[in-house]
Amino acid sequence: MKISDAAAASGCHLETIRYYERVGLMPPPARTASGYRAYRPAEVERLRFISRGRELGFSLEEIRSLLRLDDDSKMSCGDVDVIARTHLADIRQRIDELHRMATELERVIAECAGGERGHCTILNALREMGAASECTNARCRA
Amino acid sequence: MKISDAAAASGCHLETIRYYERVGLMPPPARTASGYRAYRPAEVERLRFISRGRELGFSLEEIRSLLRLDDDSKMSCGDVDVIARTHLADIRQRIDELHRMATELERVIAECAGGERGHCTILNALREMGAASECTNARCRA
DNA sequence: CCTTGACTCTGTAGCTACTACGGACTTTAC
DNA sequence: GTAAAGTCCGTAGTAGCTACAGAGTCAAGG
Repeated sequence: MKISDAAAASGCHLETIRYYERVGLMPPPARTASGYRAYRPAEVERLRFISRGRELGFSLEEIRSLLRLDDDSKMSCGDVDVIARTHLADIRQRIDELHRMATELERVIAECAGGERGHCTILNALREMGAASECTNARCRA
Repeated sequence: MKISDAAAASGCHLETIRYYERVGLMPPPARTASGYRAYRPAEVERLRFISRGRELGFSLEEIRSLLRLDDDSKMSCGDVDVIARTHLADIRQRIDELHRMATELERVIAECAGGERGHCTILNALREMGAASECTNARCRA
């Protein structure tokens, strides 16, 4: 199977596959007489594994660990579980952060809609939001 | 005010301030006789503006636009509103995506907890999840 | 006055996960 | 036979910083 077929079958972009090879996530594949990469089913499976991991938001390093655990015959399910739960916690944190942003944005946008013309409340929010303390140090005046 | 004071007052990392200058988000500041950057209050305000924009998840390009609109005396509140609403929509989309990831992860993690020993359902999920169609093309067998 | 330590300067390289190019070669289709 | 499509490799670009190295500057203590 050539690289473009492997790309189609795995859901990975063609250039991404070469990238995964370069960073050691994929082993160097067999080559045809003319030097074209030739992928076997197991390698396409591995690409799909990576692709699904990415869909779940795992980093390449996490996927690297998961692949190692997958290759390992004496299955250490506990380690996999730790990676997955840590990652889930990370995702939840990112969701919380985005929620905070969205809430704050909704607030300033809503205010703007009802605001008087002449001063934009969105820009005001950016100008004044959670204003940190001024530097009162004498040097600051220099 | 020297750069470290400006950093403390604005919430931007010292090296980040230099970076903003390099990419043209901050104008080149005045310099002392010895070449140290000297920030005036208005510039620290601008840094805070950027910092708050980042807290709300705006990209540097979006912030660049907002700064332009802020500098503009004939306030175009409508443009600001468009940027903010577009950004909010983008954040909501990212939240949805992360939610999908979290839900799927929760599912496979929960299955794993109740699964039989000897085969990890998390790894199985990555191996088989939403399996794409095989390449049935004859060339794939080569 | 001199030293010591903290600060700042510039320029460059690193990070994640790709994506896109250029120029050469090979394969495929007509 | 020729043209189009595919593949090769190496390099550079993307966002938004962060982290160095090596040199110069400043303030305080002895």
